[in-house]
Formats: sequence, C-alpha cells, structure tokens
Amino acid sequence: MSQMQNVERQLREMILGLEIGPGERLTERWIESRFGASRTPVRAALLRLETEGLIGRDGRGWTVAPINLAELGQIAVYREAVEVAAVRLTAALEDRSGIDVIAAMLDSCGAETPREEWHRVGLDFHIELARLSGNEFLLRAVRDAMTRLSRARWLEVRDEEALGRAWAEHHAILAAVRSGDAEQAARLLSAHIAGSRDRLVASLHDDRRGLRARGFAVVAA
Amino acid sequence: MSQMQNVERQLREMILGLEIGPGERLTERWIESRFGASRTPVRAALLRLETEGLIGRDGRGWTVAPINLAELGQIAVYREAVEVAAVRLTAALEDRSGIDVIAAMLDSCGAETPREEWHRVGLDFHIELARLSGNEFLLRAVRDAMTRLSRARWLEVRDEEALGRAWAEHHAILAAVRSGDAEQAARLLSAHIAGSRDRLVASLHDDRRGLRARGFAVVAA
DNA sequence: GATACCAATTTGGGATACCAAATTGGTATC
DNA sequence: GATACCAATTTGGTATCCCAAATTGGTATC
Repeated sequence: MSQMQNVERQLREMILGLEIGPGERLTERWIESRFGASRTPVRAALLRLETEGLIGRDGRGWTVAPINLAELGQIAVYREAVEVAAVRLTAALEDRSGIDVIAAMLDSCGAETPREEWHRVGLDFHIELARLSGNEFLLRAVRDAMTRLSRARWLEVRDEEALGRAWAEHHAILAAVRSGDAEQAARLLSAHIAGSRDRLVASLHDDRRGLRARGFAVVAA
Repeated sequence: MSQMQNVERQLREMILGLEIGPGERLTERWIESRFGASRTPVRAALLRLETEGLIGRDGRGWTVAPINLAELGQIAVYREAVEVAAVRLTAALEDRSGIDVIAAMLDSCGAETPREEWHRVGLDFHIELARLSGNEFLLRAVRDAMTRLSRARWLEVRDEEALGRAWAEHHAILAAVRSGDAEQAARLLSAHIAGSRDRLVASLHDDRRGLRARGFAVVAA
C-alpha cells in the first residue's frame, strides 16, 4: 500500500467519521505530521479527495466540505435519476439472484445491531443495488452520491421508527425488482429517495444550531 | 495559471485531440520535458486526468485510455439517465429562456462551418442543456460523459446527412422543452442518445482495423 | 485608542535528489 | 541459435529544499 493510498484512506475516514468537522481548515503540513508521510503523497491524496467533493480549495488552502443543505437536495435528484435507471436495468435481467445477497445484507441488521452498522448497510444497500445493473458508470455515480451523503446521514437524527421504515422500503424495492416489475421498483425507489431527502434536510435544518455549536459548518438551502 | 493547470489543460487537449493516441504509454519524464514543468505539477495533473478517465494506470506507469466500445454503450445508458432527468427539470422551469441561447448556438453552424466546430457544438449542446436544469451534479455528470465520448465521436465517420439529422433532433428537443412538454422532450432525447450511440459504436466497430492501424487501441464491445 | 506599516512566520506551489522495483540490452553459456 | 543471467538504465514513489504570496503580530505614529 503506497503512502498516498494510506493518507487518502485514513483522511477520508477521518472526514466521513466527522473526526475532522465540516468546514474545518486543513494544512498540508498538519496532515504530513499526522500521518507521518511527506508532502508529495499528502498532496496527491488531497487532489483525489477534492474530486470526491470531501474537501475543497478555500482560496489558498484546503477546507473540509461543509454540510450544504442545497447540495443535499441536488444530490437527491441526481441519485434518483441514476438509481432508477440502474434498477430498471436490473429488473430486466434474466438472472436477478444478486437481489438475495442484498436482502441477506438487510436482514443481518437486527434490534441489537450497532448504529454504525445500520449506517453502513443503509449506504451499501443502494451501492450494491446499483452494482447489479452491471453498468460501471451508474455504479460509480451512486457510490459518489452516497459518499457525499454519508456525513449528513450520520448527523441525521433517526428514531427507531425511521430505521424500520427505511428497512421495509428497501425490502419492498427488492421485491419489486425480484418480480421483474421495473415500474413498481422505480416508483418505490423514487418515493424512498424523496422521503429520505425530506427527512434528512428537515432534520439537519432543525438541528443546524446544534451542529454549528459543535463546530460543523452548515450551509443553508 | 499554475503549472499544474497548464499541464492538465494541455495534456487533456492533446489526448482529446488524439495527438496522443488511445492506448499510448505516458511517462512522467516525457511530460516533464514536453511541457517544461517539473514532476510535481506533472503528477498532480496526471492524478486529475485519471479521475476524468482520460488516462489510467497500467501497473506501474500511465496509459492513455483506449477506445472501449463496451464502455461507450454504458456511457450512453448513463447519460440518458442524467440528461433526461435534467431536461425534465428544465421543462418544468418557469423561465426557460436559456433555451434560446442554445438554439442560437446550434444555428451558428452552417454548411461552411469547419468540422471541429460541429464537433464542439455537438458536445456543448448537451452540456448547456444540462446546465439549464440548475443541478450541479447532473451538469457534472453530463460534462464528464461528453468528455469521455469526445475522442470516439471525433473518430466517428459522419456524413452530411448524419450531421443534419443530429441538428434537427437537437432542435426538436429544444422545441419540446420550450413548450414545457417534458414527456416529449424526454422521449426525443432518449431516442437521440440511443441512435447516436448505435451509429457511433457501429462506425467504430466497422473501422476498428483502420483505427488500430493508426496505432489507436480499440477494445471490443 | 485606532490605524498604518513592517518584519517574521506560515503556507501552498514547484524543483530536485534519492530510492527501489521493473525493464532493458547485452553477454556468456549450452 | 536459443536461453539464462547479470548490469545498466528507466520509471514511478517519496522526501526535502526553495520560493513567492499571504497571513500574522507587533510597533510606531497620529
């Protein structure tokens, strides 16, 4: 594993895990000393994370991307387009057995499952569903969208009932795809994404003072 | 303009302009001497072009991305999803006057317009149409897709009739968007993209021997 | 006390040196 | 003539050094 991949992976995890807060300033020298790498791999990693949208340039200097409520809305539109396209492709496949693997992944979450696991499974559901389409670009788009949504979803206040509803909606989508009903799958997926977006934006909007108090930059919609 | 941006821009133009052929090997030292920059900005530029899909790693070393017919098919599916989503958004806008600017762009191409200009306008039409949606992610996706298609479209054998048909289809799409008929616009755009893909892949498939003779790596569908 | 100004520090951009792995070219052996 | 092997070269990965611009902190002036 090269130093650049090392720095990239660890820095991404720190950002996605909110160990480095949204809006925080980053200096190449700090990263250098933090991970024990020289500036060359550090800069390479920063360039890559920039294309992922996790960090951005702030004039001279680097900044962890803030939580941007308007952007979250645009991402929802974007992912709806690509996820629906992917699910339509998958529903038209002859072999849709990959669905069962995803269903098993959902079922691995129970009442005592830690919150981190729910979070990961919730993201992976959409990524793995897109993967079944066999289209690399749709998959990449969904993965990219989920990466950008990851931090916001982590900050979202979700009760037991919301988790259960998402779980049920996921299963309903899978059932539609399994039966080959592309229209039904598209309908359910669209509704799921729209509802997910509404709850997410509403939650962050309501909590924005608390988030800012924690040092997290939140850009209004 | 930083050296990194300089190298990135010039190298991108050389690749998209086929001055460096698909499949060709690149060494950091050659780029360094070619553009008079040191390795630091060269490496930064290579990392960025890699995320654009224009170059890739070939174990140890860099390779200009080959023309991949299977990939072109996947890109068509991807761009159909995002372009249709964008056009639906645009058709629902109150102010759709941006359409006229795009129409003027199309009309600036006439019988004596050089081929390069037709090529550029053909790509920009889709990018600018996506921009009207106001969704940054849809725009980025379309721009990315058109960048990846650019070299292949340049290699496509297009007769006068094909150019005229594309021009007419573009105008028909604009007319549907202007009238606010999202369904019609989506239908026309889908058909346009599918037809465009079929002609492109067929043309490159038929010419693949000639392309390989020119030193261009062509990966079969 | 406010402000204009200057020096010291910090920071990102770039250049260069070094290294290990891989490639290459030639040579000796059979 | 084919092949195995070794040295020289090439190449990407990394560390380090230098520089100009920007930021900062203090100081002198009004």
